[in-house]
Amino acid sequence: MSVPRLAVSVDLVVLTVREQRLCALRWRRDRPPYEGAWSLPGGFIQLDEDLPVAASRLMAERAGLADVRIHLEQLATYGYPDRDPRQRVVSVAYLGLAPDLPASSRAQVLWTAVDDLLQEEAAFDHRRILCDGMERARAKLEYTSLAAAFCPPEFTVAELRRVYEIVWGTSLDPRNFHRKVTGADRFLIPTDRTTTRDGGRPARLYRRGDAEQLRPPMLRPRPTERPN
Amino acid sequence: MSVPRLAVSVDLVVLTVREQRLCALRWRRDRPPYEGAWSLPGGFIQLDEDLPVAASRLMAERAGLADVRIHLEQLATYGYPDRDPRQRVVSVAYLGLAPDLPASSRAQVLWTAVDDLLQEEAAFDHRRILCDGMERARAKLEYTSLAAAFCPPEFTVAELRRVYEIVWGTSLDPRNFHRKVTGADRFLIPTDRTTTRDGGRPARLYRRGDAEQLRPPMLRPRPTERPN
DNA sequence: CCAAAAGTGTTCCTAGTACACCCATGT
DNA sequence: ACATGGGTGTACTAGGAACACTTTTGG
Repeated sequence: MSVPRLAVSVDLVVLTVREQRLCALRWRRDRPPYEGAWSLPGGFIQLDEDLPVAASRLMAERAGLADVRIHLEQLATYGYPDRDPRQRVVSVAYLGLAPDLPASSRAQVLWTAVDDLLQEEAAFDHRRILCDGMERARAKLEYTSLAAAFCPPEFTVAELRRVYEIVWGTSLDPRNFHRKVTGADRFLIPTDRTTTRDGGRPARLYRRGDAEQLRPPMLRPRPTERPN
Repeated sequence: MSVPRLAVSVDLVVLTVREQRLCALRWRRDRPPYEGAWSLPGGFIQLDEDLPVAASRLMAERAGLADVRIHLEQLATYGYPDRDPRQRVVSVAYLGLAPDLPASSRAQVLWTAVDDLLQEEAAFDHRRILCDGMERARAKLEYTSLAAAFCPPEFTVAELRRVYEIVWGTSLDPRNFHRKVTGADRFLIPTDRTTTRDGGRPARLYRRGDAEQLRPPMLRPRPTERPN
């Protein structure tokens, strides 16, 4: 029995928060198929390369984010036969969460607000992959300390709260949020510095702690189920 | 630039609860590599086949579970270069949750308690995949209604509780558990039948409701963090 | 009658929600 | 002085934990 062989790619959903919006890295397609549409940055894996290694390499080569500490995790694998019109490609998607970084050095990739991106035509099934990545990020904010991956090394509680509010599209009570995150064990490490970059009374700066889980979880306000 | 092509397989972590233990389907390897070790049932995908379709096909062909309603979801993808000594294989693992079924018709596959399986030598990285599948199942019991996937069509609250206890390896208060699951919206649909198969006072039989999420979640008792 | 398991009531306590209020800075 | 955002206190409430107690069967 012969074993079919096919191309395996890695596609990257890279999210950040900038200018009060949730943004993703888009790749500008300048040749068919889907010329003019956007796609996710990605590429084919090499024969001697592990999947996370390929994701890191492509993060540098295609997303222009070399030497940057970014949270990277596997998202899901997409493989229905016609997803690429040229050939059968199975794609392993990775999710990356980044702080607000300068735009990439490559002209072909740029940060775009996901709301805008979803209005435009997407190449392949990349709209679906982007949506899955956003949903994963939203869900993980609830029960992990991943929100800090969107922040610079030192940040205030209010900046962290804005991450939650923007990613979830909700508003949170600043006072209860403050109590919750400063009370969570090993989530935030206080520094002795403060900042007034957001105006008002100086806010204490924190660094990310080593807790991975957030227990009890941060509850995302649900759209109240139809009361009827 | 040439695109490397490689073999893509689907491996199945199929879990059930039988005889008070968490069991998985094992494949008995009767030829190298890893002759004598166990592996997960699986096989290569076809060129014209979507991933979930391949998983269903292999569930029938290799796991011997055709025509059975089983919850199937994608688990993760494993692809480091030397995981199969014969050739480079990227494997997409699927997680299946089944009620207590008769043993497969194939002699090569059989249910084995996961505790025993983890004592034996595993082929490839299948021990790791099995562990990832168990962890996914444990986590999903917390916030979804998936536990019912381990039960027959009609079941009692105590049977459902035993699923939680066996999968989590903890014990739960029967009274609080009863209130929690019968109170959860659309989780359980009461029938008008009862059973005494577990002894004692007759227990009402329930069918699975259409709720997917369990809110608020069922809390898994955590090993109390070292009190030091 | 007794054992066993189902199911209910009640008490206590943790933690989420809402919001009044005070604090420390820039202008 | 006052606007702005940082941070604390507090009352209310939902829901988890623990467990006494009643119910309904089989033996």
